[in-house]
Amino acid sequence: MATATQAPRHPAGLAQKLADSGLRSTPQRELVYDVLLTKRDHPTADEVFARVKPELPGISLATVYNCLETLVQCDLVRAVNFERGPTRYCPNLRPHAHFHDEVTGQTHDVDLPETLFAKLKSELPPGFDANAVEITFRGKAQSSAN
Amino acid sequence: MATATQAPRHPAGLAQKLADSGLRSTPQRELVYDVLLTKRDHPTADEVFARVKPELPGISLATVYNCLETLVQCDLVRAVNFERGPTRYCPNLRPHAHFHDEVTGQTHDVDLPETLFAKLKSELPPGFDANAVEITFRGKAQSSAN
DNA sequence: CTTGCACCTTAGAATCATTCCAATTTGTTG
DNA sequence: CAACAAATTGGAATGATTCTAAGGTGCAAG
Ligand SMILES: [Mn+2]
Ligand SMILES: [Mn+2]
Ligand SMILES: [Zn+2]
Ligand SMILES: [Zn+2]
Repeated sequence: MATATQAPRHPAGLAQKLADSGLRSTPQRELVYDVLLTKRDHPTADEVFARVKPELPGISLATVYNCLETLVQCDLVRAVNFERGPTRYCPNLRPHAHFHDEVTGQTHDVDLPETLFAKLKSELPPGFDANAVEITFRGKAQSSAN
Repeated sequence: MATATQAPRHPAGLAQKLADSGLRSTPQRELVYDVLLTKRDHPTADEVFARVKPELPGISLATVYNCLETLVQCDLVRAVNFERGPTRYCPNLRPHAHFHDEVTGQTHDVDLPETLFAKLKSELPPGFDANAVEITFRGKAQSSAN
């Protein structure tokens, strides 16, 4: 056995998806994506920057914004915006809702049955054709996990 | 018959709700609220400012922000935030969802059965207690109304 | 009535997140 | 290697919102 540098958490999907869009896989893009997969707490660009900096001290905030934008473009990550304030990033691609804990400020993923999303779309009045639905809950969560 | 100045669209609810919070009813607050009720297209603070200026030339943008904040505090208006960008304001207090037309950029209110909101909350895993749910659709709407 | 205040409004400065720019750096191709 | 395109970088520029300090306003005592 040889090359076992650090084990990337992204099974090559990244390089592939990037290539599909005619983009290159770079250390910055890999690290940013890796950071999102490692701690899925919906960090802001600044937070991603802070987590990435130690690994790649030369990286700039502008690049973090660029990488995040690229990942969103490639459908590897979703940008999340409830309540004015910095955009947050989510690598969970399953259809899911977000629960915003008003006490801790934390954002949790909540899986919902796909049928519910379908049901919601079916409730739209005629003439409205939705290709996406976003659901955000606000409230308090029992301090069980995360 | 006498006083028929311009017919306020807000049946006194405003002055009352403000008073309930120990706040005063002012020309600025009344106008801002009136503007929101008159054209319910989810305007931004800047847009509200533009609509209010002709009626009250001396009003400042800061005051518009202040008034909007006050109305939100009093539960007379809701602040809406999908997609990073200026906050929008909605005077529709019924539980409803928002449909964001990706072509025109317009935001439409979509009434949904209250039972659906309940159903959504009931789908939350144990430990999560939501006091609000926000639903946003994205897609294309037939250019029928608005 | 006057004064005392608490509440409000206002203009402009300050913040904060994000975008833009121009100058390198890197990677790939011929 | 040379040429060129793609990517990164630091700093300037933007845009929305918030903050500050300095007046107004209107009612409650005296
Ligand atoms: Mn951010
Ligand atoms: Mn605004
Ligand atoms: Zn998520
Ligand atoms: Zn609305």
